[in-house]
Order: sequence, then structure tokens, then C-alpha cells
Amino acid sequence: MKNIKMKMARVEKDLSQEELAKTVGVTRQTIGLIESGKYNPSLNLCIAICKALSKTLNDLFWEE
Amino acid sequence: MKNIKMKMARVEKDLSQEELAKTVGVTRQTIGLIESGKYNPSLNLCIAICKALSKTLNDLFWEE
DNA sequence: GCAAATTGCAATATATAGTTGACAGTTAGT
DNA sequence: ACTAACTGTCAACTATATATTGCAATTTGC
Repeated sequence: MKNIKMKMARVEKDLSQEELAKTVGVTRQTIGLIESGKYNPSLNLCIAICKALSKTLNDLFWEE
Repeated sequence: MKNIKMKMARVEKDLSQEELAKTVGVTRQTIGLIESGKYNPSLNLCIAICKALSKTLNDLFWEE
């Protein structure tokens, strides 16, 4: 399941995958894999992404 | 940082660490380590725990 | 006080999250 | 058409989440 909400939040902030990756301290590939739904990220990484995108866990990672 | 919210939600449901572990498909130790703040769990595990405890990600894992 | 259930804490082993580097495809700008 | 920025993907590697086993410490009910 692709994470379209995360991608939209990133684009909304006008950040590339690489820029977001740098601000949360991971590599570009990791961000790409999370957005494409091929990774099961760690909680800490999810939180870092949320803060970088001014969102909460429920906003980006909670379904239903 | 100990996850006191998760522990309270579990006790509220009258579940032992072992019972919760079984329902989410991990071992008792994993639950214990997450509650004591020594683990950085995966997103999928967080979601499974939330559903088992009738909570959301923000309820149990979001600070601030 | 005793016994059972629960939890904390090690050591070691395995699965998988995340890294690194490289290359191809796409899109936007000139 | 050319370039540059962005993204997808692959292979091999490293770091760490999670499993497994066992034992000690604590709580709770009898």
C-alpha cells in the first residue's frame, strides 16, 4: 500500500525525497521505499518524518 | 523514554504483556522492551498494538 | 509463608530496516 | 536537443528490531 498521504505532505512542503531524507537523517532510497509502500519504517523515523512535514502520526500513517 | 501510555492502555484492557504479545504476533520480551522505552518498534507493530488496545497511533506513540 | 503469574534482564541468533553506489527513466528549463 | 533535478530500482552491505531460551525479582491470591 503506497503512502500517498506522505507523498502529498512532502510535495505540499515543496521538498524533494532527497531534501526530506537529509532533514530526517536517512537516505533518499529509504524515503522512496516508504512512499512506495515497500518498507515498514521504524517508529522513530515515522515521527521524524511527521515533524519535518508538520503532521502527526495519525495524519500520515494511520488508516481507518 | 518509557511508554507509560501504552502500558496504561494495556492494563486498562486487563491484558498481560504476554497476552498482548500473542494477539499482535510478537514475543513477550518485545512488548516489555517497547513499554520500557528500549526499543524503536516498526510501524506495523505499532499499528497492531494500537488496534489490539483500541487506540490510535497518536494516542499511544505521539508526544507533543 | 507458599505457589503461580507476571515482569525484568541477560546472551545469542535471525530477519529485516536502512546504507551505499550506480544506472535508467522521466520531467522541466533553456 | 541538451542539461539538470528528481525518482525508481537493483545488488551487496551494515545496523538493529525481534526471536529464543533461561533465570531472577516481583506481585497476587490462597
